[in-house]
Amino acid sequence: MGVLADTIIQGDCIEELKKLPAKSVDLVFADPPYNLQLGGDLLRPDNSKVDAVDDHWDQFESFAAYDKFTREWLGECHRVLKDDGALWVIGSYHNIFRVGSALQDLGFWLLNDIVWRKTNPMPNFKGTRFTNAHETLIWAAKGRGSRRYTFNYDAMKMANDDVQMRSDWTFPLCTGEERLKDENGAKAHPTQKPEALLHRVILASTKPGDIILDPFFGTGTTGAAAKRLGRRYIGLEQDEKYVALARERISKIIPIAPGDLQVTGSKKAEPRVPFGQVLEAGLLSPGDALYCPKGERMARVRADGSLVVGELSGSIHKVGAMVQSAPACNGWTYWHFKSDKGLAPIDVLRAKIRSAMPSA
Amino acid sequence: MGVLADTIIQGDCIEELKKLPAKSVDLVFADPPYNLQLGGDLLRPDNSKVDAVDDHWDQFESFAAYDKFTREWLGECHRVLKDDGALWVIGSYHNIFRVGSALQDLGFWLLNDIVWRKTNPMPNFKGTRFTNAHETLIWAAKGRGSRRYTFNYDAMKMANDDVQMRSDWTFPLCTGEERLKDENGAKAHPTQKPEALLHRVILASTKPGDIILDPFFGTGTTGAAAKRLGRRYIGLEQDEKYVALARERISKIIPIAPGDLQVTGSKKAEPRVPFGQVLEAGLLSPGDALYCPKGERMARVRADGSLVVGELSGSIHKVGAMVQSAPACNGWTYWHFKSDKGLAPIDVLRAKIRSAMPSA
DNA sequence: TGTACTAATGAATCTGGAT
DNA sequence: TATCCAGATTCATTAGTAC
Repeated sequence: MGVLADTIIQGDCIEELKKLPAKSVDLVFADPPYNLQLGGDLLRPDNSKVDAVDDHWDQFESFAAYDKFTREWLGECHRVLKDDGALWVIGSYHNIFRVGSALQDLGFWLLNDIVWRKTNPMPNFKGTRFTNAHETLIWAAKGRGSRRYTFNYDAMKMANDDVQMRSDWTFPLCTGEERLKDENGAKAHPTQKPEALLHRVILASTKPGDIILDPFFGTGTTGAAAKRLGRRYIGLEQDEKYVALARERISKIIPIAPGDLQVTGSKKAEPRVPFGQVLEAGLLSPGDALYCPKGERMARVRADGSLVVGELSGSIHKVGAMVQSAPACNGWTYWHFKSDKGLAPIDVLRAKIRSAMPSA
Repeated sequence: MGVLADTIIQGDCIEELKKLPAKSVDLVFADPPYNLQLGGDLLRPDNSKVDAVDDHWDQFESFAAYDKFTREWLGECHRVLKDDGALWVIGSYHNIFRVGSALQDLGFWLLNDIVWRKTNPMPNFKGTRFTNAHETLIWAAKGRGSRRYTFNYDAMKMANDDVQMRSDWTFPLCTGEERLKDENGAKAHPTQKPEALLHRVILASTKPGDIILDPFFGTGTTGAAAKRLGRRYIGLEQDEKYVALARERISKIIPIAPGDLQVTGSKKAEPRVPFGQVLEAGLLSPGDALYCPKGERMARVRADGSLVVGELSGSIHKVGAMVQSAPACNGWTYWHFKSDKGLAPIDVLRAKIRSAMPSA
């Protein structure tokens, strides 16, 4: 094989990459610095301070400096990959466009971009943008000609209730028990990824026994998932504290018996449909009238999905409660629209939208 | 205004962009071609075919050509945008990384990347990759300093059942009735976007009357949504067949009545009421006592609208922050007065004054 | 032992108008 | 352009504490 596996190498990512033999690893998974360009402190509405990622390793002088760094480590990864190997990188809008362009320029062949939808992202506290609720992964083969990359299509389909796995994946953040803590009980690493994410990546794109290289190993999520799934790993990490934490963490992992690589089925909840989507879908229009069940009260719909009754305005639920002087109200069943057959609850419009939604 | 609106200009995108005056449009929405390495043939942006597609140099050359094209039209959009303007681009993994990098290099300031999750994507027929079930939009302000881009935060929150709108949006593809057909009943345009997507983009990031420029107008989805929502549009399109289709399509759109265009406004936009005005209106008197939410702390009101607590004095906000040792405080919600029904925030007094004000 | 409430927190490019 | 300051702003989840 020529390359030692199941090891963590402490040192500079690019220097250590250069020491690895060419065409020796099956998969690269990389979680590089995102080059966040943060302003000052950020306070929550309760005045508590957000614990920002302000580590020195995330600071770059310019896009040019970040690009140079990116092309260096990606270039070495290209060299180190077997011809039928592949690579994953995760990032956010701050860096993923630089990374994606670099991959294309270096001859990698993009297979998919994957969206990790976070179930519990941090909100946008100041109300200035959309909640940044996802990160992006890029999956790329070594080159255009390399059609022989590994993709366990059936395992993915099986894991997704027998329909093809899509390019949007939904996982919670890494919190609670899973999140490694330091001696003070604070998070040990600022950007630890959930093992479930790595589980899916590895299950999708490697075979048992494959060698997975992670050049930004951190506290070793890639190694933990690899060992659990019967794959081998090589981790590069600069910070000796993280190396020690990763070693201890991975030592406790008990690999799954080869026959037991079972995947938890995804629970289907009824997808939430905001009322605004009924307007966006054109099932109602701004200015349309809605009525209470008996038809005597009327409200008018606005373009953002709010209702107006006289001086009152707000969500379908809030306005429904107010006109009845009730503490609460289910607007979906209270408000009715005029159809051919008389008044019908707007809930039937929601049902229409749901019937067109993906099962995942 | 200096720029003609509600028009479609037939011609080359970049040439026609150059004719538009600087700082004249509020928003750009662009759906540029991503005919990059699709299928067997590799096409340059000018539709000339790249010969030796396996040749790495040619591959690079095609990226370079695409980048050049991208930077040209984006550069012109930057010039044409008002300083408080913003831009949206939609793309897939084939081109979005090139576009995102170009935006950053040209000085645009990225605000969000948005994922359009398709409810009904085309499956991956060969089972070789994940179902490509999303496209990516980038939302960017003209520059880092330009904080005054339009974001109708409250309207978005309202449209999403009173929780912040996230960066992942779910819409079906444009099919059925909405999809324009040619004389043979085939789809008239290969990549027609759903109007619901444009509805959300426009509602989120423009005001009524704003001018929206779409340099790749196609069959005019941007114009249709803009007209419906009481915004103005400028469309650039090379293909006269598309121009004709778009004109006919948009002519049939009935704009929403201006009164129905109003959406939930932000509190920031409400008229400022100095606390002293509450005293001038006689709703409180000098010497009255105000209390913190739980009632244990007390402050006294002075005739000029300042508060006094022991040795401390200052504005309602400053004193509120000081007594809590907090970095900041909204005095309107922190301080309470004694009413018949117990403690009530002084914000209700502000509301009384606002409701008596002329509706501007 | 359960239930109810409070506190903490996560890769975040996070205010804006007047002077 | 820099400074000042009014005042607007959060969702899902876990862990801990009180009753």
